[in-house]
Amino acid sequence: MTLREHLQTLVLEVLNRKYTQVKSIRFDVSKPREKSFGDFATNVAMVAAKQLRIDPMEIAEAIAPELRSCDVIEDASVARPGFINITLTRRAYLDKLADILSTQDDEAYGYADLGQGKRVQVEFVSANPTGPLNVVNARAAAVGDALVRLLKRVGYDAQSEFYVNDSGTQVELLGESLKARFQELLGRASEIPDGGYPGTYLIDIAKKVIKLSTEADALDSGFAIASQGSPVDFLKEACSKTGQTPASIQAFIDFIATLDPSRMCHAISLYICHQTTKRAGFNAICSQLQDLKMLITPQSGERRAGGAKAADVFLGEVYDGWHFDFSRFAVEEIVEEQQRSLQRFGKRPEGGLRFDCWFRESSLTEEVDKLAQLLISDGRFIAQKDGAIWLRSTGGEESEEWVIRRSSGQPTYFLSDIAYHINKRRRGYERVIDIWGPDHHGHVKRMQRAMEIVANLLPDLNLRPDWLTILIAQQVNLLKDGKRIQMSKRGGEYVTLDDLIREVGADVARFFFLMRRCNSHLDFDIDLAKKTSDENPVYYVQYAHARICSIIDFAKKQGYEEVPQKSNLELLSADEEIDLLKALADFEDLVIASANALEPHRFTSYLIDLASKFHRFYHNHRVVTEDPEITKARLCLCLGVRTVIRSAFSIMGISAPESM
RNA sequence: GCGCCUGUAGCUCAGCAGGAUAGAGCAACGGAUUUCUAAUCCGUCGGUCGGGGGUUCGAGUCCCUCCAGGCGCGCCA
Repeated sequence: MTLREHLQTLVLEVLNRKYTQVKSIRFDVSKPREKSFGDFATNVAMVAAKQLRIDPMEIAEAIAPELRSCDVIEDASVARPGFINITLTRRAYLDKLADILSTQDDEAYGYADLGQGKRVQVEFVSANPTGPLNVVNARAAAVGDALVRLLKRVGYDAQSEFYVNDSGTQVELLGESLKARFQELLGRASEIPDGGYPGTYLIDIAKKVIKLSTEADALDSGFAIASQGSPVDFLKEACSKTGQTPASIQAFIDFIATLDPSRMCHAISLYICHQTTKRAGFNAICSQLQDLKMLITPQSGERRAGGAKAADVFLGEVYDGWHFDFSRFAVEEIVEEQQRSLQRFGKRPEGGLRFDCWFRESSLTEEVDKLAQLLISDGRFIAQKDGAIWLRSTGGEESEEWVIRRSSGQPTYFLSDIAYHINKRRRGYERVIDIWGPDHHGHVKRMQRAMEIVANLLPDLNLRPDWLTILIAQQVNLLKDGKRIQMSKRGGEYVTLDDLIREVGADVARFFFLMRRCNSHLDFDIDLAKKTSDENPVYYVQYAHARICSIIDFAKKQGYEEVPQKSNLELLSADEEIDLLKALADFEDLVIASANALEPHRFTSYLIDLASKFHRFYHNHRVVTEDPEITKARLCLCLGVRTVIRSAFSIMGISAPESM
């Protein structure tokens, strides 16, 4: 139990004892701004005064003496207009330190069972698979990852998810753009389509396609020689070497068998080529055979042109209907690149920021159709107009409508987003938190409305009104030399997550993103972030940690144990020591409060404050002294600070270096 | 025009389901270390919490209104 919770129960007990008529009551036990008022203050008397119709001062005067007799409380005094100020005994804080020291795993300290194992999902970043991650994505990544870690810390079964918008117009345009880059590399005339993606990163991906086609040509001829008989037999034989033939491969073999023999080699070699660039070994190839259907779209009746190059096949110029799926290839490449970037953005020893699930929009098509049919047959929440289908909100005088199916019959993004959230619920999440970018903030309301409608439409989902929480990760302005860096997605020029990590490092970037509430606009001063000086709060905190490690090292060399046994903590009595003890005791409350508010940014100011208190302590007192008892006690204090810093950093996904 | 976010010290921001005399960091100026990490510490300067009204014992915090800045408003995603 945290100190605050403990006091809360004590106060409530006393109140109920003194005033039995008090029913349920919500009061605060908080830290007063003014230090001289004491450690905690409660407004219980003023809140109860309303219910009881008694002067709050009178209530406070009645409660205070009772509180004074509790063993953790040193003093409880009354102040106008009815506050009770509480000072705790030093013992209470020393016990808390002992508590901290007894935790086995520093990175797990501060655990609270708020969530009771409830399944919660945090979906964040969810950048379109059309280019590298940018700085807003980076911000969402920092906040979302911290949120997941925080929720786990308070007992939720929290999962992270990245939604990949891998269908629709933009993905087609992406494919067109890649195709244009490919043609460009072949030395042919080409043009990036309107609304396409002119970023240079597609050139690199196009080079991979070139490589694929070159390898396919090589394989193709070799393959044709190796399989004097039927390529299908060859494939079967190859598969049999792996032991068994899974259904997906059987399906593929069946599919290949339907092709004109002249196309088989081509198809298989293109496929193998594609797979080997992605994964090593034949087993992996076999397990992924099904993908070929998406890579190469067959149509019957054509004959292979003599001496056709794979590049021509890719472009659909040889067999009508056969072509390389530029869209899908681009999406997969970009998604992998995004995964690599995120990995670099993670905490070093843990091997990066990994999402528990990468969910593809394209996997939802059936559910989207079903949802549309259900809405239509139900009829209560839709309107048909101009040949399109609109979702209509039930709320109030102002009815709102949003298109969910275009007159072309195509579902809109909104509809699949609704289906997506239904899918999340069906996967058993009891709560879902979405972190969206600034460009989506206009859609928060309609999504919430849609959820109300879904709750009505599908009562079996048992959707509670607060099931979905949407947070907005606001815009990020990058500053360099005091000036704003202009970013243009249209021109394909913008600062990426990778740039950011390269410039300032993952720890610094994360800390800066977590310094502010996620819904406030953020000025990111790159020059400041790069400075390895006292202007940079990240190093300030990390330095405190490194200092402690260094002290402990030194103490060990003097013959002290890492965790001193039988130390007399009572010796900690200097102002700086007491300040530190109190700050340490706040941590558990901070974890709970920031988890409840979904505000991981609170840790940054706490850490800066804790580090500051530690540095002051360090400056005024030696830890390792001639007196072994004082030394042991102070070592314990240092260890407590180290544990809390490590714990906080682990929630933030920032590393705690042992030396700097 | 409609909607969302933001407005707190010269700058960047905290201010934790309204609580007491509004806090940090940076910048500016002045000091401290024969010591376990000077990436440190101490001090000074700095505020009509965008303006106005309301709710109440009490408002930076809640409500209304106005002003300023940013963003979003397609049968795009």
